[in-house]
Amino acid sequence: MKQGLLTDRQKEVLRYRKKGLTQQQIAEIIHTSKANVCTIEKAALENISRARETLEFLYTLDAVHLCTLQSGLDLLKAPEIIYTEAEKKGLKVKYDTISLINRLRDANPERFRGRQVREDVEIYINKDGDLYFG
Amino acid sequence: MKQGLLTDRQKEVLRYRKKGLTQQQIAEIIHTSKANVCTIEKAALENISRARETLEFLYTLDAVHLCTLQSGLDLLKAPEIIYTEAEKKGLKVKYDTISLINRLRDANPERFRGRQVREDVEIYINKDGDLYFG
DNA sequence: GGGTGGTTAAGGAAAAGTGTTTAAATTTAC
DNA sequence: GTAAATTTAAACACTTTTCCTTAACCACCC
Repeated sequence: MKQGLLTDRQKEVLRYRKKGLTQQQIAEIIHTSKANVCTIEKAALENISRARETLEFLYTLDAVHLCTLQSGLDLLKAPEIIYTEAEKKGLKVKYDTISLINRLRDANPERFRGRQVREDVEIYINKDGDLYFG
Repeated sequence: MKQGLLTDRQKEVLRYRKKGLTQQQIAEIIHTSKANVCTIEKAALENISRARETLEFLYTLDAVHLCTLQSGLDLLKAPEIIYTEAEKKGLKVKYDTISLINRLRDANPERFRGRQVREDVEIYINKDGDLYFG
């Protein structure tokens, strides 16, 4: 039974990086190429992101489905849709228009291109008005 | 590039479970055996544990190595060793004797058998006196 | 005993992840 | 502008994970 997402190699690299070593220096220490150190470090950071996203998901379990932003939608029209749907459920969204748009884009950058939604985004809301995307 | 540790199947099961469905009911809905639902749920919970452990590791990056509890050591002797080493570094451990022992055992149950350390445990400490184990 | 909910083990096929190299491209720092 | 540092891509062998089935097992409760 594994513990943690990071491999020994990945932890090793992160520790050396924390100490301020360059990838080249680490490569020499662990006897491999600097390109490989780069790949390992990148994989490590990706794993950390995935760990965060996984725990994020747990919050969506306490949330209910609010609506779907359909592919092609103008991002600027999203807030009104969301506010309307939240009101129907008697819930108050925690974010104003600006921060709502920012949160949408920050949460899933690859899902938007400019002002346009690239693929369907499911919106969830909990009792506190927090929004989650799936 | 995947997001999150949980597969679609795992999320699906967790959502149904959150709603209070039994494994048997879920099995019928997603057209598989209840044994399989059990396995998927178990894997999901394991992944969530791994996500937590991964983020735990990040804290150890801000911590420095304090000492090693060697295999065979009596668990009750650990606090004194740890307090002594922390004092050498001018750091105050955040836990009293009792909670320190509990924290040691809770963090890595499989590493202890009764009062005995089964395999070496590395102890790390940060500026706040928080302890981490690796 | 029979029903319900949950867990475990063995085995298999498909999918995903890891470490690696090589080579090229890009960014950062002086 | 040059050198160093970092990033990316493609390909490979290898290991692990995932989902699935079947079958058995445990702990209740009536």
